[in-house]
Amino acid sequence: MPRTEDHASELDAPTPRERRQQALAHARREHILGAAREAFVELGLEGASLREIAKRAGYTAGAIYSYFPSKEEVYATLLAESLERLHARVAGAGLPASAATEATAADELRLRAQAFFGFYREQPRDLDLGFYLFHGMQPRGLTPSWNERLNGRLRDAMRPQEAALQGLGFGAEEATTEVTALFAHTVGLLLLSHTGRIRMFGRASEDLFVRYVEGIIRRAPAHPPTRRRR
Amino acid sequence: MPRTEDHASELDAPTPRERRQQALAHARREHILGAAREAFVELGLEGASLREIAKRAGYTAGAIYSYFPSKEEVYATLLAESLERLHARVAGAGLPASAATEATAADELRLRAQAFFGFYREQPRDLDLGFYLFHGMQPRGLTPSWNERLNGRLRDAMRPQEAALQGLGFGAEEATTEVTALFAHTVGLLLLSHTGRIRMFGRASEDLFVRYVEGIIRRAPAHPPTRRRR
Amino acid sequence: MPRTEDHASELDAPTPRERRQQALAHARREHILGAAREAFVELGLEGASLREIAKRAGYTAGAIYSYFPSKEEVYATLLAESLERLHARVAGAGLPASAATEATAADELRLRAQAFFGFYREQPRDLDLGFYLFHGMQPRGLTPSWNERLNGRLRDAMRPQEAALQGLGFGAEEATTEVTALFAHTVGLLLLSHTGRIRMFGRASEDLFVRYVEGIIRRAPAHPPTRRRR
Amino acid sequence: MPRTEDHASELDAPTPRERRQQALAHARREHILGAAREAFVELGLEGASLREIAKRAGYTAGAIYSYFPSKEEVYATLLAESLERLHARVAGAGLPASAATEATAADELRLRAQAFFGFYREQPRDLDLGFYLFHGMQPRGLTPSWNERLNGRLRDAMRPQEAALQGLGFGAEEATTEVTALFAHTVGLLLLSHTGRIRMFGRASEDLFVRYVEGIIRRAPAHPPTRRRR
DNA sequence: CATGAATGAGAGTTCATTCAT
DNA sequence: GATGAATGAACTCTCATTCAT
Repeated sequence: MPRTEDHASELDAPTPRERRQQALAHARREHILGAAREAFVELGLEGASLREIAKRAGYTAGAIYSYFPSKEEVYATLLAESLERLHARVAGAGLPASAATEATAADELRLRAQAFFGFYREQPRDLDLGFYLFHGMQPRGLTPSWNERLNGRLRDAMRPQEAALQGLGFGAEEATTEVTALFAHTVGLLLLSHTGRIRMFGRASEDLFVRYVEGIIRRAPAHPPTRRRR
Repeated sequence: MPRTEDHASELDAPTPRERRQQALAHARREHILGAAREAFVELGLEGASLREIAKRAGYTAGAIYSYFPSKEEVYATLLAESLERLHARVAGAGLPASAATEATAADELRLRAQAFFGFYREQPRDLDLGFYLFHGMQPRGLTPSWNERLNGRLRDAMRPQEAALQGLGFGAEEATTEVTALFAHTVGLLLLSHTGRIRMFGRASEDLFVRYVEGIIRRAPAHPPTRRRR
Repeated sequence: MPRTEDHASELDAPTPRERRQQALAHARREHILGAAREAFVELGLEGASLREIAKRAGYTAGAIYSYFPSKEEVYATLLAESLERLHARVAGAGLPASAATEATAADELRLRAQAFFGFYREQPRDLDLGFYLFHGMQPRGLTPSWNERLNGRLRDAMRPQEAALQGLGFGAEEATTEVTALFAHTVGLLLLSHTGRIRMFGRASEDLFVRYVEGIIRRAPAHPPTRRRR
Repeated sequence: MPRTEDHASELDAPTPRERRQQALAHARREHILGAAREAFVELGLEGASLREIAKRAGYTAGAIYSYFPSKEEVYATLLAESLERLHARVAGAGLPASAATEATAADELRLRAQAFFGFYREQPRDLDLGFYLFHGMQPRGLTPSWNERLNGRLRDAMRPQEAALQGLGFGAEEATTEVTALFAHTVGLLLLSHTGRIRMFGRASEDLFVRYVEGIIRRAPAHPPTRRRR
């Protein structure tokens, strides 16, 4: 009965007051996510306890549960957000829609693949989160629905590359095979680079990445006029 | 400081009694490592507590500390051992030393690379250990000297492939670049496969691996005359 | 201290406005109690958290504190109400006031005692509340004045039976003794029944209860001529 | 391999050393149980946390888990022990096995029933524990096997009374009915007495108990020569 | 009057590690 | 060398309660 007829029901458009509160709540949630990201990156999978996250966010442990139902949800949300950003970056990396020749198909692939690679090269924190998805998440909680959703987001981030491969003349099946290999190569290089193990070999991951992509283009059925981009 | 014959110093040659004791101690250490491996394989990285390891070894938890200074050291030792086995497998995978033609250089690469890839495909727990080295170990204990030693073992396991690449006509620098890329590709595929994410793409890691290796051979300066081995 | 007409003190007669507000406040209190009863019935003593109660009442947890100073008070109020209902049921269970013979005295006892027993048999959650009073409440809050009040309500619910016993010819002292024993027997049977332990013996609590009441009637100084009711 | 042939295997009789250690471990377990009993009685069902128990026993919380696998097990053990003592007391309360007349059957019942009643009158802590069985245990953990075992122990403690009732001429079925009623009456009186509610009526539980038992004897098919025990 | 944010204490449980014996 | 006891810190999560708005 707290609601009288003077006030709008919950189905109505939100009042300014409600909107302000929602915005604040959202900001606090984001703040917590930021702290969680920090904690996670600095302390790793197991070191980032709820208490640690809370402390960094300036909260007590219990307060987190007003924003997330469990620790797993914090991580899942973090990861989903990261993949969203990845996807946005790859999606926004294409050529202008004007002309589409064979040469541009090659550039398409270059741009998209670089966007993916660059995203993680530049933001190693997101790579850590990504590996959490790849590696650590299976045994623990994380409902199958979350898993599916996250997988989907990741797959989406590879679709532009797949399209570019078809633009280069690869058949549908071949393009999928090629994009899978590209994904594996990218992940492998990122891992080597991020953990510093690549130093064992004295090579730079960026160079190897470019080399791999150019190799694909060279192998493409419709090989573009030889002038590789400088 | 009086020195009686009963208490030999560490600098002396070991007495038979000491040697026997050392041998026994070593055997017990191995026994514990076996139990740890077992526990680790069955329960994974997080499930394999010191208590669990001790129980499987027929000891109490405290006893482990007579052989290893910490749990981390148990893992590190396990990992070193794993890399040793990897190295042995790759080293033993070559062709008989009799004839060395161009064709055999290609087979050399195939066999060595497959040995590496197969080792981890067949023993996923060793891959977990490997990722523990690559990824999770940084913040925790594990002294730099351990790190260096483990890195060295891993590098060694790639040398036979590097030699095979030179056998295929790659120059020294090129061979190193190529082996680094091969390593990244292998790791990426193993990761994709081990975590089941490769299912997103509907491809098999083995096929992609073969495809990648054949691609190297095709690109080799001294491309072998004979068609690809069946 | 100046007293303006705008701020009536609590000692004044309530204005119509105040009366309306009090009535509303009382209604809201009742609403909360209803939600608490519901929560308690569905989830039991420990499952019914303040949050749960508040949610069912359409409030947030904090709002409850406008109506009750603590969770204990909610329970105590619930219990007082339960005893009120118990009392009402027993009080309303008598024969019509027209004729009063010996036979009717027996039926009086039967009806009243059954009313008491039936109340708790049918509403096991009220029994839980009762045990909360009897057993668990001592250490916690619940002031002595509450205790006294609740005791009084319970005692009242036994008075009609006591009167019936006197109607059966028991002296005042004897009637009190008998009603105490009846109370104990009833409580014992309810406990056995409610917890399912009576299954150990393979008997039904209702049968035993009837048996006990009939035993009293048979022992009554003025034993009724008519045979036991079927 | 820690065992050499010189030493006895685990299947052999325990060495003095082992026996001493077992005895000490048992003593510590008992010590913890004592602390638990105390905590439980003073703080009630919910107040007696593991930490509280540990503190009273002079331990840290974790140490308890060397002796009991869970908190529920502590309580279950406590309860089992209590019922064991109850059973022992009732079992040992009979007449000497020499002569068995009708009169002795009545005394048998008196002694056994009193033993049961007295056990709980004198040790209210055990009554609390008993109510825990009766009341609080259902919803929570406590495996069915524990439940069964505890129920069995309780049932056993009533069997001597049941036998005495048969000795008084009650048929098997009647004796079970009668013993169930006796159990309920006893429990009801103990509850009234323990919680002090019996004061409401101004009666003493002992008197009421004797009264009830004598009532049974008077109703017995083979009623003994009227001389009730003083 | 009611909300929503936050606290802080506490729950049971696990575990690597230490140490006297 | 090994045991068994114990520590102590950490874990996630729950809840009654407070209070500014």
